[in-house]
Amino acid sequence: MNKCGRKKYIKTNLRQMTMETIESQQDGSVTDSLTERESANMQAQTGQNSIPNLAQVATITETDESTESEGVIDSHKRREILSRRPSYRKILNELSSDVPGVPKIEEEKSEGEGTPPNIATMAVPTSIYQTSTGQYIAIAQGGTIQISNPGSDGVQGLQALTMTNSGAPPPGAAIVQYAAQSADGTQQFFVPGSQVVVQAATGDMPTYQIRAPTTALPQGVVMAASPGSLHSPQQLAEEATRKRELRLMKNREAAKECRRRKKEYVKCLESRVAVLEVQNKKLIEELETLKDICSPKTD
DNA sequence: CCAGCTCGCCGTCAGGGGGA
DNA sequence: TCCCCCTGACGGCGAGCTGG
Repeated sequence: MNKCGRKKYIKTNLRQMTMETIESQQDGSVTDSLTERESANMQAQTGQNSIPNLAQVATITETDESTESEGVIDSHKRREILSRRPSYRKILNELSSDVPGVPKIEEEKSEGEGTPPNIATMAVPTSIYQTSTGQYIAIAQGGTIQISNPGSDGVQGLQALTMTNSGAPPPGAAIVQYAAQSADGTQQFFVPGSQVVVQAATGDMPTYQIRAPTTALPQGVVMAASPGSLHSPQQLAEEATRKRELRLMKNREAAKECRRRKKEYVKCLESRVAVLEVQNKKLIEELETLKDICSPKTD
């Protein structure tokens, strides 16, 4: 097994273990008896319990060679199992409703620190970028781009830039002209007021800058094109490219958010395991005590 | 010092679920 | 039915660790 395959194998086993944990919790009455005090313990024990952490679990799983031969299941079957699994948000929220004290995953995570206040007053954006000139660009759900100046207050500092493929623009929104690629290898959104939002075409992080346009209008710019007015193959190709870029960017953000939720979910599960282990130990001790009481010694 | 390994993170793709 | 979101899977990359 190569390096990556080995890594995926470990992950898959971890995932199966996690699912077993969930199932055992969901059908067990022990879960229902979790009290608020124990939930508080759960919080307190996070990160300092005696159970192996994920890395240790991974090591244990990895060294179990017999599991490797038995654990290779049909990919289709596995995929069916995986596809039936609800989202982390749902699972954790269900757990939270069962157990007071377990934090819920918020429906829409606010950007929190670093978010310019004048953008925070708007609809929750998907991504926020700061330009080299200190301006903020918020890319909201639905592809709407908002630009704000740090000095301006509130909504007044925002310009709503509606992507030309996102249907009818809201009232008052400015139509942005879009160029798929300029001469310097960047993507540009033309903003009213003789400004250009430039997206770099390369690099790990998408970068945006507000520039004065180098030329009046580069070739390939669609002048306030409505969705139905794209005709030439070049325009269609540009539209497809832009849609793809947008989709990739959204998916990138979604993946980040998904991983964040997954981490939170795993932490929650680890805490739960710790609490249940303690509870289990207590019950075993109680059982032993009761046995001693109920079975008098014969000699 | 270096190769090999492990781990964590990221971007992308594929496919299912759910709402409009 | 379409579109968007969510998430598992996969491959790549860099950092840290370890044995030779």
